[in-house]
Amino acid sequence: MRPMSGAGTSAGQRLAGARGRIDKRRAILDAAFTVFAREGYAQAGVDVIAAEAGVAKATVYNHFGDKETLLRQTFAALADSALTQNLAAVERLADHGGELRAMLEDVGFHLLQCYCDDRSWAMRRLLSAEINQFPDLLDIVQGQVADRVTEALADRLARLALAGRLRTTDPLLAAEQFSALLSGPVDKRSRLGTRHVPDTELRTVASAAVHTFLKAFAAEPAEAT
Amino acid sequence: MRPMSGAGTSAGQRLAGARGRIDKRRAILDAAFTVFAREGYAQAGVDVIAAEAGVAKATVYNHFGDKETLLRQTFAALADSALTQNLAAVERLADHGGELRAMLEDVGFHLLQCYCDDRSWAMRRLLSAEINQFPDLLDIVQGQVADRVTEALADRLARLALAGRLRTTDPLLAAEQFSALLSGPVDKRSRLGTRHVPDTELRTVASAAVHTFLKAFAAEPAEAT
Amino acid sequence: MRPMSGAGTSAGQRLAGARGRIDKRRAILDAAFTVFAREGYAQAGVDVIAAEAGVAKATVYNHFGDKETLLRQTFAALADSALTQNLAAVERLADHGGELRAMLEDVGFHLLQCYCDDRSWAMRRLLSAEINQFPDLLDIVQGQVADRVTEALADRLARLALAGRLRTTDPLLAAEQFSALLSGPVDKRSRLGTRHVPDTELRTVASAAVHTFLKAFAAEPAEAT
Amino acid sequence: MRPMSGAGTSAGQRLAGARGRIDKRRAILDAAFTVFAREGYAQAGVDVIAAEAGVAKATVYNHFGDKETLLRQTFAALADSALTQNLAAVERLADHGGELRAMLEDVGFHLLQCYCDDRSWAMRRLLSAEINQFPDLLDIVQGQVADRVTEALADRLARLALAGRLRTTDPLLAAEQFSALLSGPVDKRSRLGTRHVPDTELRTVASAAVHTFLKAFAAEPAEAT
DNA sequence: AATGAATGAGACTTCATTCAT
DNA sequence: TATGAATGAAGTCTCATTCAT
Repeated sequence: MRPMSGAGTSAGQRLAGARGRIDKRRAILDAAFTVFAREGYAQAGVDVIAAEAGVAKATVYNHFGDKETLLRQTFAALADSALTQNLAAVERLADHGGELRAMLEDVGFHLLQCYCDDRSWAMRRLLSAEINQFPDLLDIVQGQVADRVTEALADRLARLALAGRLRTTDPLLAAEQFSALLSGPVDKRSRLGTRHVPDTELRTVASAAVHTFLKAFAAEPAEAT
Repeated sequence: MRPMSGAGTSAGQRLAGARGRIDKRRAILDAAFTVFAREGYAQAGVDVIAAEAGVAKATVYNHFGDKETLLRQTFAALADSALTQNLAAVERLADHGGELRAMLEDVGFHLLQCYCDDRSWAMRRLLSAEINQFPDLLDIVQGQVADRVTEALADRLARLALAGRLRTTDPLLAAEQFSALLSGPVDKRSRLGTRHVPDTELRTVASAAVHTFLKAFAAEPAEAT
Repeated sequence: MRPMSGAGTSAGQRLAGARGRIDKRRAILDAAFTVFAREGYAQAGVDVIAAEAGVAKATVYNHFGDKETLLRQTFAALADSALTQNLAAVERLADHGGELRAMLEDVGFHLLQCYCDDRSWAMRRLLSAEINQFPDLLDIVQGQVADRVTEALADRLARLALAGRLRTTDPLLAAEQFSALLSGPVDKRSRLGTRHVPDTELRTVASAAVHTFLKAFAAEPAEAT
Repeated sequence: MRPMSGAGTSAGQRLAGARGRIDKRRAILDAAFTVFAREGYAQAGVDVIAAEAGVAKATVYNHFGDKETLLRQTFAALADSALTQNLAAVERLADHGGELRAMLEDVGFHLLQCYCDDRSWAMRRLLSAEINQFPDLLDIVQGQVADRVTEALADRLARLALAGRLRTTDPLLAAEQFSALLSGPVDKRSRLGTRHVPDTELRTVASAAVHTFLKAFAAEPAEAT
């Protein structure tokens, strides 16, 4: 999980001025997540984070003030990126006339990929771990990400229902149950994110989820078979 | 802090001589869970646990050797009690001729009660938090409890299928999806166990889960309405 | 300023029980004063104090909780011993018929010895240094020591006045001025306690002070010559 | 924070080009004294001083090199201003035929005002605090200020003695005792400069000091009454 | 068996100082 | 010249663990 992969860096190295600061900030955030995820908040040493980021310990404090703030900013950054990925997955669900089942399986698969991403698991574990000491983290994660994704999913399901391809009067419930049918079974298989679940297995789970989902919500029996 | 059931201790309880020792051990385990749950493993001080248990810090070490062992023993005791409660809930699912939907809703509701129990949430959060440092805890919780409960549920569903009341060829998948439809929606509602979910809400969730479940798995269309 | 000199220690070493704790407490207090006096409160490291006391750093915290408390307790202990010494000096001023001038010079000399004691200077410097951060220290030093000594001196002067050997209606003022005439001149000579003032010099100062004092307060011109 | 007098700067003030630089230097010195006086040398952060002066931390280092130098320069500037004020007070003691007692009380009062000035107390406290680490500060304060003031006072007393208005063969001793009778009693009353002593109280102290002083040193009994 | 006292290692955080712009 | 950013060293305090009683 080394920071600053890709193209942006080399350019930044040359524009030394303000870029250096930004780059260091990113490096620290990335390192912080790596270490928090690996060792837990309380156990994670700021020394270690600084070393992983390649800066001095005091630099971490110059940027973030204290360890708590660092944790919160780490979550904020994570939530940002997670939201983007999940919404992209949901947006695959558009009624462009294709086969409903295949489309749902595709969306389900991509949502599961988001869900099973290492960073995704790590974030959820960290959230679980620290929710007592930092209840506001839940608002970042659930309010800023999970709820919005569910809402977006409900929107798409509602449009499918309007188009007569699904039958439900409560698209939010449908979205929740769709999510549950996807994530529930992988929870056990992935051992809380400890074991990598291969894509083929994700497709199987998505397929089973869609199978059950369509039995319950398909507009026409033909599609539920 | 309810005492934990289990056969091994009752014998000890009767030996008056060892009584004090056993009591202290129990007190320490209870206190450990309370403090671990409240503050997290790394943050929890052995002083605090000892104080909560009403013993001296050194006594904790006399009994458990070190903090890691104390954590593991705490989990073992918890898992014991959780398994008992969950199995009791599953066993309500017996084909004594009653209405299928009502029976499933009853089981679902009681499973959700187990799932939403404060100690249950605390245990799962603690497990999430420490799975990197103590991977073996997962075996205790998932292997000794979750899997067994799912298996027991699958057993009961299989018997209902054999009796012609459900239609499925993969009772384990059905059990998993039933569980997912139950727990998924409450996950969001309970804010990772931070918010108490009232029984009426649990019944609503159970009912919605059973509704979808029966649409997918009911043997006769009549039962799925 | 090594702690625990003298006879009390060897006995304490053998009565291991509660004496060990007490001895360590004293050792820490002594070391704390040494280091505070040498380096100032803010600059003094608790490590250094612990090392000087021959205990582990954590032991200092076990006994005193934090550095502030350690400072206050140090002052309290110092004030105690300073009070005792000063009162002993004042008590030399008793009307047992001896020559008045000689007696006053004797008291003045012994008061100056207290005043010029290394620890005495160090305490006053430390007090000056920290009065902004710890205003309550002044109450310990001034209220518990200085004021009481002045009062005791005023008492003795009052008795001399009653006996017709001094002439004053305000013994407290007389006491204050007597003290001022003693300490004022040595202040400059001792360079804030940095330079040792030899006893002969103290006697000279005391003599000059008494000379002026008697000119102002002697009952009979004969005694003021 | 009153500006400090002194000849060296006025030249710089007129060179418009260097004006900003000089102003900043002055601002830093003023800020340094404020902060040193409030928090003590060790505790005072260079950040805080810089902020109080309205400059960047590095600017402080550009001007003064390091914190020690800053402290010394601060003392030098202070001593300058203190010397001026004290000498002005002493110069009020001139034999222009007025009543001796009134004149001494006037001088005593003005000396006490210097002595009780906030900055004066702060400087003495700071000196006490740091004399171990910076023994040379004493030379600045005692050598450059206190001794000179005492000498000047001794000079004036000597002239009064020559004029037959006082009786003493050791004017330096008389000056010291005069100072002692003034400052001694206010020391206690001002709580090391922590409490403001009102002018009326200063006049009372001056009056009592002069009363005693004249009893001891008045040339004619008439003036000592 | 239970405890009070002691400790060494390590945690977070601050701060005087320097460097490049 | 003035500054924002970075840092190494150090400081206060905590904690899991051990030892003697």
